[in-house]
Amino acid sequence: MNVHILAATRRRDCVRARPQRASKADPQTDAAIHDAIARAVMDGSLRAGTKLAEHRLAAIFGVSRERIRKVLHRLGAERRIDIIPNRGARVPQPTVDEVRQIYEAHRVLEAGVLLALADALDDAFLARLDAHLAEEHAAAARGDRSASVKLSGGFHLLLVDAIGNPELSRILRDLLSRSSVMVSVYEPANQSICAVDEHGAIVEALRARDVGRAIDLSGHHFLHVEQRLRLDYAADAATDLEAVFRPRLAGKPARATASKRGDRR
Amino acid sequence: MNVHILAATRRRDCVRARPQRASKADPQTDAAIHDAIARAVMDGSLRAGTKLAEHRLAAIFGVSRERIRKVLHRLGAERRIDIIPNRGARVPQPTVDEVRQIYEAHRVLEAGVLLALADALDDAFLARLDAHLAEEHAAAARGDRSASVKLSGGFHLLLVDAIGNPELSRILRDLLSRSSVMVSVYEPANQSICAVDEHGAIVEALRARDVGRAIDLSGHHFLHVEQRLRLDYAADAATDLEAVFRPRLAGKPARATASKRGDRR
DNA sequence: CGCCGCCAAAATGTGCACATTCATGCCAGT
DNA sequence: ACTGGCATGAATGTGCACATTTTGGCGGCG
Repeated sequence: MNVHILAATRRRDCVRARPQRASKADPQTDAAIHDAIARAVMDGSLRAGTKLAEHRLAAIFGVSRERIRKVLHRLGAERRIDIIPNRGARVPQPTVDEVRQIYEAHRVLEAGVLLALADALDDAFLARLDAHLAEEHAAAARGDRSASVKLSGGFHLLLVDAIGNPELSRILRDLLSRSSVMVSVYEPANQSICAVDEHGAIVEALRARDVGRAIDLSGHHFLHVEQRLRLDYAADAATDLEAVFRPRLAGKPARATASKRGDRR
Repeated sequence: MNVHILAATRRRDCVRARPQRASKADPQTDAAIHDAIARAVMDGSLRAGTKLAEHRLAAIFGVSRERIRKVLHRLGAERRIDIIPNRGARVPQPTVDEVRQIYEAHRVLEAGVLLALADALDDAFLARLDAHLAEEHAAAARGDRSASVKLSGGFHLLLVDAIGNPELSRILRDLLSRSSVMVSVYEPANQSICAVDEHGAIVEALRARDVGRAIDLSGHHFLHVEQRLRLDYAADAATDLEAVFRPRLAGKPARATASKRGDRR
């Protein structure tokens, strides 16, 4: 376990930390640190399960430990990292089931959004959707996975933003940002997270003012993602076996093999 | 302004603080303090705009200031109180528009919930809804407003919990708890926040497996609430005028009269 | 007479040092 | 040789003291 933690930590140091920038006397505002860590967690630069030690981060960012502490606790309150009392913070290691719940939640709520969207539909908005689809296509065409993931999320944000309710936008934005974490864990690298065509079909349904179909399509869209997650999980179970038994060798024996990730919170 | 704050603060002291309990050597766990403040904010014991001074709360709860500080920042992250850097924490003073947004969000999202609920509908669940309606009726009959508000929120929680997605439940629970704050500010005391009959109509639609009607009813239900809020606002505008000009007398001139509450965040 | 700028008090923010808790490795006992 | 308890060390949690910012009041100046 020692080895595992050290390896992961060292990886973090070189992937995200940019210590030289941090050690410049730049005061590094709270928000900047918050965003840096949140982004690193979300885009997968930090491996799931990585420990986020306070003094180490403090050294990396060149600020006091209390500062990091505050940020870490805030991230914990936002459910972006896991904090265990007296045991510190870790990059969350979502269960397949948790991931599924996030996607299901998104699916359920987006149905409501689409229903409400019926009133806000106008040509200008449809044109914006078309433009977005074009961008998605372009990114997919040149194989830019990072852009694809981002744009793919942006599509759903575009939908909810059209309602013009900041509160609503914030809720779905949170949901989306949390599901982004999981993409990096469970999604195979060669698949785009949302099929562009499925987005296109939703737009067509909206253009035809057929909200019912749009909802159906959106639902199936999310179900596809969920389903693919489960398949992927089964596919690389062999690889995962190693992760299953690693904790048992070093730490206290895990409570049960089957619940290896289920008893975190 | 001084007078206003002092009055509000004094009121807080006697309404919620229970200083004698706090000064008992009871260590008062973080969660307990968090809940105490959150509840006080939510149920209206604390007047909107009341300042939550750290050292004062520390004295009241009999803990160190840092403890309060942590809790306050957490409450701020949860959007349950407003925190302005270097200016401390205050009980939020929601704009009518913000309240409307919360209700609109709830309305939009609950439509999705009802759609998803179609799959989870069984007789046991309908029976539970009936039982809940009976409770609501009972509370309304004996004029127990506090119980009514609580049960009324519980109805919507019952709906979302039926889907069995904890993540979804958490999101709507948050939304509901935030709208509870506003009830105390804008709702007249003699009206129940959710008409029991409207809840009953939704249940009937569900029983008939007519999800479309249930969504319609739910939508109108929330629209009623929103509408009533606006009427109430217009009704006591005279009282509010005083609040409009008070900040200008004491503090820096407000940026604009119309945005008196809109520029808080 | 009114306005601008300064001063002091109070409240928040921050860093430091100490207390507490948890994990790991060692040693003794069976 | 293995299990159990114990000690040590590292990491987190907490309180205290100081720095910074804001606010309300006051005096001088235009």
